[in-house]
Amino acid sequence: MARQVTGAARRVADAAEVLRDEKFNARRIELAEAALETLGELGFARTSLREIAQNSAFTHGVFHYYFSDKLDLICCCVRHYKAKCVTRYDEVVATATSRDELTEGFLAKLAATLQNEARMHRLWYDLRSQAMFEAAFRKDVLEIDKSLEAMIWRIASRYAEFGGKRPASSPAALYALFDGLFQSALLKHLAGDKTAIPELLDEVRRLLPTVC
Amino acid sequence: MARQVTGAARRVADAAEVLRDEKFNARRIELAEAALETLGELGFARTSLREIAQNSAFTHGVFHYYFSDKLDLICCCVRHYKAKCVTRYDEVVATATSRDELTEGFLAKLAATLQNEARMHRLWYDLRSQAMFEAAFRKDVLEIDKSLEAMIWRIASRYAEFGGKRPASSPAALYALFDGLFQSALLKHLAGDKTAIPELLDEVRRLLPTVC
DNA sequence: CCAGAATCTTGACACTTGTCAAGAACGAAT
DNA sequence: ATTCGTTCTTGACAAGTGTCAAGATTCTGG
Repeated sequence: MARQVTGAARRVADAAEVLRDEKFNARRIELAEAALETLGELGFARTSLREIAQNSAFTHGVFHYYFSDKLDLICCCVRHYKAKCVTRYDEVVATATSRDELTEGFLAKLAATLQNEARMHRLWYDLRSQAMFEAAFRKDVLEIDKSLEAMIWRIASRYAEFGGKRPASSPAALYALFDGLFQSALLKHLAGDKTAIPELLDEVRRLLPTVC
Repeated sequence: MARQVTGAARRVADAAEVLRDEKFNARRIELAEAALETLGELGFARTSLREIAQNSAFTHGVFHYYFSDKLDLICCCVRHYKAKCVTRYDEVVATATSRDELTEGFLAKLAATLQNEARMHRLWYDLRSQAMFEAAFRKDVLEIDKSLEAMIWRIASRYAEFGGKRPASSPAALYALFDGLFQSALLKHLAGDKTAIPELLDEVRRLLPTVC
């Protein structure tokens, strides 16, 4: 009987702890999201915790309550960013019923991303570069890279499928190609080059039939 | 006569100034080279002028004598880096007498670069990302990117030439592809992945005949 | 309603940063 | 050898950094 009570008490306590953990985690994500704003604006090198706090509704102390240190915060940011990013094109893949539809959907999304989410994406490239110096970032960054590669592969596979074919290159090569093109277009776009986006679209439109 | 003397004096003065300028510039490059050491080790975000000075034979004051500020120094580093980088594969292109020779020369250089100059290359990716935030870097970075694209294009053109063909894609797409692959391999290599280099070589070996 | 835990604020700390200025060391022309 | 301009060293400054801890506030279970 004592054991049962203990068991029940344990269950209640566990449930409470789970709840607390969830709340704690939700807060962490709120904070990470706020941090992403400033990180996207200033980049990793120029972003301090105080700056993050000032551009948000939180005080700088809260960040230390929820994160063990700055790296911990930024790792959380990276992980959270991943979840948003990795499914960006999946709807297009799911709803397209033809090659053309898939192409146009993909291109439209590509243009919109470049136009509206330039800051988040430059942060991604920044952090991926940071991972080359800071080992703490590597695991998450490599994981995200894999997910993005898989995302591109899903698009390419579907595209090839519509033509009754198979993609002509490996997932790694396809991802390298599109990521490289996107990165270059992003830099030009940020530098004020109005032709960056249309040129990227042209290039991708030309490329798709040749690689898939 | 007075005019002649003035003219001669002017010429002498000019010559002296040119000499001083050259010496000044040579010193700047020495300092930039020293700075590149630390930058390659720590990355842009974690590198301070004092750290640079401590890892070199110079005191931190000298850097402020030769550079107006930190950005000026790093811009000079980037420009200097460019000169070294952009001709890396030209000897291979010049001396190869067949497809195979070009392929093997290119792959060997690729592997050696990844192995021995990982630090300089991660710095390049770092600074290219910084250019997405810091306008002061953009001009130089875009220029270097163009030069690298041209370098890849020379390789691909020569390769295609050996086969009596023309490259199948645009310079931009080819550069994006190889740069993307290299970047990914570099990250994996730095993360301790022993298969990164051989996998890159395999991929490139497979890719070359299909794109050129 | 109240005690204790969780959450948050505030201010301080030790340290690092970029920048600058005063003067020392040096080199070359007179 | 002296002088003057160049080059370099040193030390200081203000501003900004991550981190922490003490206390205020809010929430919650009893």
